[in-house]
Amino acid sequence: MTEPPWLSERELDAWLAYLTASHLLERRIEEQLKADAGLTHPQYEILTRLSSAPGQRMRMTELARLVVVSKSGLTYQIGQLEKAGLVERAACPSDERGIMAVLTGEGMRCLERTAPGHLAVVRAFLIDHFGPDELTSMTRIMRKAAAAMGAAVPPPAGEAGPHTPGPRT
Amino acid sequence: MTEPPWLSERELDAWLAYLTASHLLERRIEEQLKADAGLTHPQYEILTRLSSAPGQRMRMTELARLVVVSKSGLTYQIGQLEKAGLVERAACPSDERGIMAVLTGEGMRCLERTAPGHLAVVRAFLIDHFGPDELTSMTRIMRKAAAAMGAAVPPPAGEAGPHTPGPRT
DNA sequence: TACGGTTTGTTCAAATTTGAACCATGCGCT
DNA sequence: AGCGCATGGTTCAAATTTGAACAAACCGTA
Repeated sequence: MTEPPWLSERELDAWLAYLTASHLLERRIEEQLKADAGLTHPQYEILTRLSSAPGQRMRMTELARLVVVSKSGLTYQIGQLEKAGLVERAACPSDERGIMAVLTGEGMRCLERTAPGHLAVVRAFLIDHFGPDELTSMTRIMRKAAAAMGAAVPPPAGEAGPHTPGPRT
Repeated sequence: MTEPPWLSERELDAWLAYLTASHLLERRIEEQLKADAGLTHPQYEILTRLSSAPGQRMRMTELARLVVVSKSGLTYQIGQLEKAGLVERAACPSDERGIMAVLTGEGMRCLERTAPGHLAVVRAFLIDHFGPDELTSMTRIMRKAAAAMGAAVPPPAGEAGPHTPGPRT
């Protein structure tokens, strides 16, 4: 850390631009999801994470880590999604304490119906502003940043490392 | 829009990396501010915006736009900050309806005391992962994105365009 | 097998956020 | 001046989020 603890003007500009854009994007996303599917963004994130998990199911704690939400927060949202019929709770075979959150058929259909509109927003307001190289840079940078903050983010593709027990296979 | 409405795998990777990193960063920031200053991130943002406004004061609505928070949300937070003695409300000279949120001396000192720790987090977990060119790209991209979403973001320096009626004069 | 330390998920209270409803004031036009 | 509509802030109820406290189940070791 030879850098000063504060930020240069260029860095501050970058940070402020990021901050504003991310807030605005979150708003747009929230608005679109609410209008088109009656979902909140956290709920949508839960559904997508489940949809790409083996068996469309995942342990509560692991899911909370992926979505970056508190345990109690996830308990609440899974309750909501259960009421909506998009998710079910199932016992965990290997661990008596564990609960699996399982995406229902209806949940999957809801996701298929909702994803295009959602991704269109993400594309229009964020992704389309990146050139190809910039997109690559950003992916790499954000992965590094996430890793530095202790994310459960599997590396790009092939790689050794401590590697998570991940749902490979 | 010749692009498909959905995202390619590369784009999706970028989006997921961004999403995870931004969530984690928000967490870290919230944690640091709470521990070191008893502030939430929105509160800190309000203080900084006020500190760099002429007269350390700003109209409620304008402030809400900058911080990207609802009007009622701002009313609430200004109330909290007022209780803490960091902000005061003052009448608006030019508009009888208007309220100016004003940063107090104590508020300014709180900010000076808190900023280094906060910016250190921003630097360590986000900014330091960018190279110089990448930082520039990101600033440009995020400004474009924010503008596309209707931000109150003044362009880099001199520039014409439709230009906001801004608080000039 | 019994014991201590972990991990899991839920419950609970408290804080925060949002949008709708609501007055009060400003502003353009007649 | 008088009207009609847009703006500025607050109030209110409802939804969401978090951390702390808890009970149950796991695990390694004696």
